[in-house]
Parts: sequence; structure tokens; C-alpha cells
Amino acid sequence: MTHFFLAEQDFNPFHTFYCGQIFRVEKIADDVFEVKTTSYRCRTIMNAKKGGWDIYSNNEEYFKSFFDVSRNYAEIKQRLQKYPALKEGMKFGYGIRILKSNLFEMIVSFITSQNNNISRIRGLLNNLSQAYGSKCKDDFGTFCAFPTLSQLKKVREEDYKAMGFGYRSRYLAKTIAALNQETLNELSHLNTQDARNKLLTFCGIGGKVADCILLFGLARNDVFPVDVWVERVFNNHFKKEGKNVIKTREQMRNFFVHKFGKDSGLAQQYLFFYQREAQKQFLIYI
DNA sequence: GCCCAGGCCTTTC
DNA sequence: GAAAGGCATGGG
Repeated sequence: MTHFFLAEQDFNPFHTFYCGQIFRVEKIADDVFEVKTTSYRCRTIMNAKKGGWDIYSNNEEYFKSFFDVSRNYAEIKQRLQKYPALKEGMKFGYGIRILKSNLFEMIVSFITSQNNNISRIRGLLNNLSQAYGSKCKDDFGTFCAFPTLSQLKKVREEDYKAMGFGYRSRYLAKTIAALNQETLNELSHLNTQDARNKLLTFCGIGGKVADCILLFGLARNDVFPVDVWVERVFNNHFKKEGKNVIKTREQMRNFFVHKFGKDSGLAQQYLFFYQREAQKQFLIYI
């Protein structure tokens, strides 16, 4: 067990873990969160003395990459300050980072996410891991990994249905049947546009789900997922700038990517979190 | 009991 | 190519 440190100004676990980019996260105590990704686990523990959070795990190098430590967030946030909506959003949800999750886990997670709510997605993916993931052990104890591609190839549509995946069960079964390791490798080497087009060929993956997979599973920051919440962001803050000719989510997506370029991913996370949480009276972290 | 959720697929025009 | 309807399920 080793640990590394992230300063509060560049990392806030409440905001980073509850903006819908990962689903296997638990609050263990007021100052402790646990995150599972593929077959790894870490805990973030507050370090008040240093003003930030220590990330403890048995896989430090993996989590340094996962938490995107080599990226200069101050520089990105500086560029985003000039947009009023972002300025507000970054003040409200300060310390969001883009986590570099596993490609296959993100494909399954975001197919599951469509027309679904976040707390339900969390439950489904945790149950899936319990049912089909390998048992793992680290210095915190035992836990379940996210199922691998080959483990899920044995799962049938009816099995997903029995677990509550609903009509997404067919999408999962079809896409997992069509996937293989070569395709996953290929996706990681394609440029963003080609990878997006490839993702769109799979059942249950449309533009929004593809963008989430690209952002969180392939670390492509030049994408901007547009869902119901971001559509509200557009209508609240950018509609005028879009000259009232932008109607579809795909058009909004292209508008934002053109506007924010390589900073699109982080901009989207701040705007999503702000739109979704700011109207609530209390933030709820499970 | 009702509306909604990190949308996509299918059918129809 | 755009529009409309259907979809499983449970959170709030």
C-alpha cells in the first residue's frame, strides 16, 4: 500500500466522483471515498494538514494515470475562465478531474446509462460486478472486479433482464457478442473521429454514449457529450450564441466542440455538474 | 401515483 | 433526412 497526494484546488472527490463519469464509487466516511475500476481499487482520504487528498492503493502507477496527474488543470481552467457560464460552474464544482477509466468498462457502463438515472446505473453496475466479476484482494480486503469482455460473453440477454437492465439488455448482449480484443485495441489507436464512427456501429451506442466512451474510456478530450442536462445548459446559456438555428443534440455537440476544442471534456463536466446539482438544495453523496 | 432519467432503435413520412 | 413512438425500471 502506497499513496500519493492531490491538492484540493485541483481535486475534489465530491465533485469528481459525482459528476457521472464513474459509477463504482462509495463514500466510506465523511473524509474517505472508495473507487473501483476494472480490477483495481483505491481510497481517497482527506489530508487536512496538507490541504488535499491522499490516494491509497496497491497500484500507485495505475491510479496516477487514472487520476490524470500529469495534466495541468490550472492551465485549462485558466482558458475556460473567459466564459461566464464556465466561470460560475468552476466556482461551484471546483476540483473536477477527468478520470481515465477502462474502455470496456465504459462501453458497458454508458450503454447502461441511456434513459436511466445515475443512482440506478450505480446499482446495476455494482450488481453486475458482484455477479460476474473476479474476486480480488488488496490491503483493504476483498472486492469484485468489473467483469472482463470474456466473462460477459457468457452472459445472455435474459440474464441482464433478470438483473434489471431492461431494454438495454439486448444492446449489451449484441454489442458484447460483436466485440473482441482486437477491436478494443483498434479503437484506442484510431483518431477521435474514426473511433467515434467505429463506436457508432455498435448496437446501443449513439452519439452521446460514444462521446462518453471517448472521453472517459479513451481519454479523448475533444468531445462533448450532450444529454438532457447539457441540453438544458445550452438552452440556458448558449442558445443566443447559437443564433437559434441549433436544434439537435448533435448540432449542440459540434457547437461546443468547436468552441472549447481540447478543453471540451472538462468544460462539459463542469457544466453538467453545475446544471444538475446547483438546483438541488442539498447534495447527496451515497 | 406520476414524472423522469448521462438515449437509442425502429418505423413512418 | 426528419419526426414520432416505444422502450424497462425504479428513484424521487
